[in-house]
Amino acid sequence: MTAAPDHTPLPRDFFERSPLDVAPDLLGRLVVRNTPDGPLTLRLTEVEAYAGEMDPGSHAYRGRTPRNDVMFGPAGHAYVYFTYGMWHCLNVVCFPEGHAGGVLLRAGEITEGTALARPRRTTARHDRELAKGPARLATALDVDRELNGADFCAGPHAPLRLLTGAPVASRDVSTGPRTGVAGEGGVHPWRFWIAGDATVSPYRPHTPRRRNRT
DNA sequence: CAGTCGATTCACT
DNA sequence: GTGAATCGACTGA
Repeated sequence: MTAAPDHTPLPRDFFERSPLDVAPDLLGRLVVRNTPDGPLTLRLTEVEAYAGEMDPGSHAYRGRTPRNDVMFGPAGHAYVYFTYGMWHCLNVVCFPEGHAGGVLLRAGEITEGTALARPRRTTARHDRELAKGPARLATALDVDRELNGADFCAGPHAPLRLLTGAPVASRDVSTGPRTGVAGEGGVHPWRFWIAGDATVSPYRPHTPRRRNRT
């Protein structure tokens, strides 16, 4: 018997900590995405911490720019970026205002609204693949840059929310190197996932892009 | 202002 | 396992 997940919103100060502390604490929490067609709910199973200006793997490593601006703002907001010319990825901003940092939401189990997610994720051959990977997660939840800066801690009708859910005991959390992160930024075991969960994405080391041949 | 490449995914061999 | 897709942010000249 498991208790029903707690739908209380996570308070702002939950996110005003180091992403290294927030990230494992996010596993088992619920992301709610309110769309015009209805809500989707996702139980987080895999995340990665990005520690801002001191972290070579972070977009904030080289200082504040128009793209990473919201990471320097108040905690609990969404940092959405566009990459590889076609995908979006969704993060939660951490640290008090003025200090950049965030947690990349890499994967989860869609527990409500699968009928809304499936047509957006036609390559998924099973529901467990709907949000198995950060760009897949953003696609399934219909997240794009319009939601950059959205407040996860706003009211019940906000487009994005983060609820208490059912946090995972530390013995059920696995850690390892971050996926696809280049150079020194790749060495830290700052990826966290629920051990054995079928919706966690496979690990892939960073692969430098092949240059055009001369 | 041109060159480079990305916190990825998918099709194909 | 390998390579293409696809565009915009960032870098350095």
